[in-house]
Amino acid sequence: MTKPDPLTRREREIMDILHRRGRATAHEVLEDLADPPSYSSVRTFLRLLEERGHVRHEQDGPRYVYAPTVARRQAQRSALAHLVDTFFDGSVEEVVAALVDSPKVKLSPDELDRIAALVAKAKKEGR
Amino acid sequence: MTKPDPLTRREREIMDILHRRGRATAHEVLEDLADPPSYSSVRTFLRLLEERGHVRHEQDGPRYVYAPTVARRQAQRSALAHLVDTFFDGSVEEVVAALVDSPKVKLSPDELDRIAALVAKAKKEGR
DNA sequence: CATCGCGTGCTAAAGAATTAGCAGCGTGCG
DNA sequence: CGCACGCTGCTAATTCTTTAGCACGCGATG
Repeated sequence: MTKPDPLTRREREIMDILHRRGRATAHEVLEDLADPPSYSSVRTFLRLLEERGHVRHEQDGPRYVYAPTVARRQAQRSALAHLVDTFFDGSVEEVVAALVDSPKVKLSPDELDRIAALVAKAKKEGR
Repeated sequence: MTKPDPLTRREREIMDILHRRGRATAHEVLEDLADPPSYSSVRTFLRLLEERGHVRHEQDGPRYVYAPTVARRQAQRSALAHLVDTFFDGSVEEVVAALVDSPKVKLSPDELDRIAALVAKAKKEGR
């Protein structure tokens, strides 16, 4: 296990953007920031995040493209674990309940079918 | 809509604790903090969080008991919305998939049944 | 080939977060 | 009573974030 190395406010914002987009240039990150600082500042953050291992870059022609170092699956899992623990008292069932009757998200019958299939599969596999 | 009023690192930690516990005294918050500062600091945070409307307190005998101002349901929903958007590209289906085959969480057949029932109900209700 | 545009790293100033200390107030108890 | 204890609010110092500026390099273009 690595140490927590907690993220600051801006760092979290930037990491969220990178998770959302998968990969992004400094310019793209800047675009997505709600309350944007200078381009220069964004670059500084990306550099520092990289130094601390949260992010890596690839060179794409003349510029850097940044991406989270943590694999998407893993990031999803730990975010989910934290959410379940913090807001749902550890109950996966309640999370599904909240997802399924959230007024924000509309689920198509198709999607509900696919979700039902996932659950059925999980049961079959004895998890 | 109110403005975001973003939380700092410590503030978020403390809010998470309050969400987890529902309600807590300054001492209890202190206990749960990973890298605890002084008791005095925790009280300061709680006071400031209250001033900004994130938290309210009740007097319980000689001491204050703090709780999030936002209703649990609402907190759950906005946390979920953020998670779905940030890590799952808006796909509820993928969230359920991740929940259901997470290696961390073991789901009993009973729980899976109840989850299946929730999904079925949602479909029936045409959401 | 000079100059301009656009990228990078680094650094230091400004500002915000974080911390702990101090003073006051009420309650219980010897 | 008067002292000790445990709580509160407030304040000021320190530390960490956050910001933008500056210097340099490379490649395209007139």
